[in-house]
Amino acid sequence: MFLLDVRYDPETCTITKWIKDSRCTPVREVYYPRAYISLEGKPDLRHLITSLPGVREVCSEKKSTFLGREPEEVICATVDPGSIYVTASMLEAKGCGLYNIDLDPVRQYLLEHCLFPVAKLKGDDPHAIDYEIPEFTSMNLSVLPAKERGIVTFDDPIRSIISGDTVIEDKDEAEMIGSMESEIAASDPDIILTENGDSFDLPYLYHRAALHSIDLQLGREKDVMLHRGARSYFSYGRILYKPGGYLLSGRLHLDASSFLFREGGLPGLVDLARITGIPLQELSRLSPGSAVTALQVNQALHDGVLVPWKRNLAEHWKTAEELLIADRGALVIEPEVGLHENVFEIDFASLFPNIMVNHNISPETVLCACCKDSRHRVPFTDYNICERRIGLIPRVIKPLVERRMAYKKRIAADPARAEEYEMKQNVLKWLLVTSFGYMGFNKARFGRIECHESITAYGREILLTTMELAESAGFEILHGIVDSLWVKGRDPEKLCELVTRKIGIPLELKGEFRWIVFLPNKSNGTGALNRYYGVMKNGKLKVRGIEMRRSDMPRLIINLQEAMLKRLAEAKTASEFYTRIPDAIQVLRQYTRSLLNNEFAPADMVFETRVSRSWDDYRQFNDRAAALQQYRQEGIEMQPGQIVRYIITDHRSKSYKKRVVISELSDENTRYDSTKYYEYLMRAAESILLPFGYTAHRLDEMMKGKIQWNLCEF
DNA sequence: ATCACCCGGGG
DNA sequence: GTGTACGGGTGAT
Repeated sequence: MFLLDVRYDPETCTITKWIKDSRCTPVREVYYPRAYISLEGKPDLRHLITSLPGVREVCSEKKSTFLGREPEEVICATVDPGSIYVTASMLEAKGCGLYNIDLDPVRQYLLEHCLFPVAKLKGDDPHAIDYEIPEFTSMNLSVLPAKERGIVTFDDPIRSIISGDTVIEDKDEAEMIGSMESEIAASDPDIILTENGDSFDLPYLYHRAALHSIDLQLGREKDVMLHRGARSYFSYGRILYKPGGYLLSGRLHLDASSFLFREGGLPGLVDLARITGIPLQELSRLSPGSAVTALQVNQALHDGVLVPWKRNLAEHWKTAEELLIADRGALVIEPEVGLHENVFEIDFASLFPNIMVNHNISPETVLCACCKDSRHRVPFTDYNICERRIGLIPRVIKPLVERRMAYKKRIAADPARAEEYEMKQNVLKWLLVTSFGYMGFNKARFGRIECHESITAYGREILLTTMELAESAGFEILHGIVDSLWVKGRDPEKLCELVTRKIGIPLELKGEFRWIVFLPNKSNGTGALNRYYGVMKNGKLKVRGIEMRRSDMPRLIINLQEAMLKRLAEAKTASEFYTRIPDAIQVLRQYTRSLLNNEFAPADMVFETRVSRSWDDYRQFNDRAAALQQYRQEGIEMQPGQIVRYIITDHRSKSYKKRVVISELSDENTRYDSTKYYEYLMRAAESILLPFGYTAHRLDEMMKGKIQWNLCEF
């Protein structure tokens, strides 16, 4: 017996717990979330609160209103979620402090009742590492529209529906939908698994059903609801598009294309749902950053710390200019361009999370008021760090690091379940990675820019120390960045041991390269920080930064670089490497010939890129703008963050119809712009061979037979 | 020359 | 409702 899902209906103020036993049944309960109000020395307001809309019960409690602050008397009110924002705004206008206003009622309920998603209802602990993942029954669902070519829209009727092992087709559309519904009702799965179900299959199905006046039900109860509307948002320095989520009642719709599902699968999601308290359907649609925030909020609530309404407006956010100065010391060792033999790569494991834990970095501990003379000072900045208490962030991160390590150990120790543990540790890795960036994010609940700075400062100091240790152990340092070093020398394991002992964070030997090529910056020839390729001792290629690593590049370019590198990778030594260069150039020659003979399939020529704005917001007319206008012509309004696919047909054309063809409209007769693709081929080859004297220009001349082999030297 | 615009990371 | 800042490349103006 376990808790499959929990939902809250703000209209009726009802919690619904879906409990899976031999059957899956809803258990309902009326629940009002709690809000907290600090009067800030205006006791006369107390009576007012009881009379405000939606307020039910009022009492006093002792809570901390800010991280690191002593508990004080505040007012706790249970409030109708329907009127909470109105009430909160009124009190805010009167100068009150408002807390726990926008917490998810489901999470509040679960925390108050010591429950969590996927819990066994008796004797289960959310922090347990060894627990049983229940046997979910699952069904795959996908819908195919009847359209051979061109852009699919919701106006195209359904061709077929695949639900589980059944293919429903060759029937009237309404009948197909009906068959699917009975199929789902009969097998009664706990999970409906789709690929892109949020962005296509489910909205499409509901739309088609509505046309036949069918009130579609995919859940175990009516009430299918939209999790959130589709939206574009800014993340990771770029605009991303997120379709609205389609959530079901009593049944979990999981979209396998969502980030957390891809990275962790069902085991990773279940693990995360248990520790964050976020139900699976919502959780699968969140970013790792949101999951980290959830853990921080849980910890705060557990500690009796209230969560301020609205975002964290810390006293002092640095201007862009100040930030630049603080970051100026970022430690990077410019790589030595060219070919190197027998190189070791050594990396710190989870450097930033370990720094946060080891150095107690948290918004309330960095520059705390209570330990101005603390012995703990942040390098390069002289910020003091609290000596009296361990901060919220380390208390959240430490168990995460330990949990991940425990899973990593089990991968080796328990091969039968290795895959499951791998997925769990992988999700946790993402939480740890984002926990750092979140510190510098000015909308983070518990972020603070000084924490961000402190972490990078410690990082710099650690890498510097490591370099000194390496150099005094006789190593030559070829390249270094953030948490990694590339070195030449003897006995790297011993070095790792030494550094691990001195620093207290594991330094690991990541790999040994037979040879590695650090690539130059194409514009100024200096070492580029993250462009290299090399072959490890086990024969595996490692490539970073060049075209083949980019998701927007056509298959053609990726194939070319893969083929060229495959030739080079046959070399076991540096001197063998040089003899393979002509082979690599021969590959380029073949590609060039095929290209000019129009032998490549349109599918190999497609650029795939995420647009940052809508068609009329582009200030420059480029390939993306042309593609967007073409989509629009076809009746599709692409939103910022959505992905467009196009083939370049006439790069110099000013006409959006001539310049590119969006891939949905391309066919075997599409004529690509061979001049432009030729240019891309030369440049991609240049990316690989530039350190050896082959520029795109020179390669071009070689292809055209203007230069003979013996003239090309380096 | 300068600005616009897109991508990466880890495994 | 939730990652920054930056390096790198290419293309438009």
